[in-house]
Amino acid sequence: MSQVRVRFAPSPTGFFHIGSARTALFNWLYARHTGGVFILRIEDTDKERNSEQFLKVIYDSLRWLGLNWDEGPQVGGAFGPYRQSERAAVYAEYLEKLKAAGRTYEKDGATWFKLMGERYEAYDEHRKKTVTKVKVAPTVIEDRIRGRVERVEDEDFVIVRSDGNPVFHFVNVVDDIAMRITHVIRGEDHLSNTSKHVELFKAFGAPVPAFAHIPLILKQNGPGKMSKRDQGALIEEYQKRGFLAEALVNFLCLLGWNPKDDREKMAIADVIALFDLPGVNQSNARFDEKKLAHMNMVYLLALPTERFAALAKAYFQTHAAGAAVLADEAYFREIMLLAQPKIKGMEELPAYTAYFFTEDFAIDPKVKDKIMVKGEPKVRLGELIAALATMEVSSDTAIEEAIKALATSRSLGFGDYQAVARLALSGTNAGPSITAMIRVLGRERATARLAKFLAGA
RNA sequence: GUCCCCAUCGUCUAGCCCGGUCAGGACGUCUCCCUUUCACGGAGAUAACCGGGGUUCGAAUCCCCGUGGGGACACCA
Repeated sequence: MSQVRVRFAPSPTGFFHIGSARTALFNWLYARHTGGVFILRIEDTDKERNSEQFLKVIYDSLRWLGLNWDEGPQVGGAFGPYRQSERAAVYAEYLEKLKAAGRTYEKDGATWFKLMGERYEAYDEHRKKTVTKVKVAPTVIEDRIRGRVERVEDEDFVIVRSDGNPVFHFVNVVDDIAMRITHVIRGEDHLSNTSKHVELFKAFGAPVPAFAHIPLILKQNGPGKMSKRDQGALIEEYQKRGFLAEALVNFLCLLGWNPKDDREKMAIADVIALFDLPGVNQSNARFDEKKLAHMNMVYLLALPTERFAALAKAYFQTHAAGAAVLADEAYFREIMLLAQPKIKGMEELPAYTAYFFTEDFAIDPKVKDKIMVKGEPKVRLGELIAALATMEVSSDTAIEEAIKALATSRSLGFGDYQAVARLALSGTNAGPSITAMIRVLGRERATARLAKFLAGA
């Protein structure tokens, strides 16, 4: 069989959303699995609604996700141009073929595609008007995911608007023919358009590609499919929020497809090896941000520390707080290493590490109330300050030994110092070990924080 | 309204095609363990075959009908 050629054909009329990303991903996976060609085609025939800004978002998002295209804008290819707005000549040529075959007619200034069959009038309940229908045999769609689907396509439809611009159904099919597309993998919302498309392929005398309609992603709360306005719908959003692209891609792979065993975290190469169209689910899937967050954490934990530090740096740079935090690179790196095993996502980073970068951090009043009533926290603090003056602070173990020795000398445990020291050092009750905090903060700053807290308590 | 698609824990899903499993995994939630806080991790608990009819010795699995969910019905894509 000849080489597989698939295309992702977004239209730049809004931000790039998660359903589109998954459609792109499944096309890409299928191309990579079969050694085929993944084509990016921009469907920008609606001049009113398209924008260059959205086009850039599509390119950026695909690149971020790692979905490189073999043919398309910016990379070229033998079947270009790949933006429909630049393909007017191709459409004119194909329109002539259809006209020559007697499959078109003009009405109200527009060009219509003519179905073959006996015509009759019928009242349409939905559109509240009488329409002309055609007696036709059902169109058969052989879908690689759903099997055989039959649908009656019994009304002529517009292929070129009265303003001269060709419409989606027409250009979509023409380009699929011209670009030698072998498999059309797209959302299920297109399934009922497919009968129109099949009739067009047949009218052109062109081979009908294989279709594969993938299920839709439903919004996590409330009815309906996920739309661009829904929370968590935009790819760009995840990028901004510091999600790992690998994690998002892995999550998306599992929304509607699975390896048939218990694996969830999978290298993309393994997904490529296993991915196939019949393995795609037929039912819609509800988007679950908690599962995505978990996947992101799993990837974050597995990240080499240097890569994590680099990503953390990039995150701070794009989120205002930047300059002050990044002033001392080595210091910043130390803190990121402490934070990596503790956080679920990059978004938690600024709040989680804030007290390392300022002496002006807030003391959580609730935590304070809890800690200051147990034992003799002030006495413990005084002892710790004294011990800090002479203890070795170059390593976590040295600090731990010193505090343990102090505790033993008072017949106490490490824990008797831990909570109050943490509160004084960070203002909270959650975070890295206090030994690491003291080491990174250094003797002077640690001592100063303990003393300041003691004075205020 | 018409047409099309779909239906297993709250969610993502395995199992269905080729009927016989305590209906498996993961997220979430809860409990316990680990522990120097918080996380991570470990152990456990929770929870599902939409309903009704068939077919069959036997149905989550095959068939039909309901119901429910989703999608499409533009000179948008």
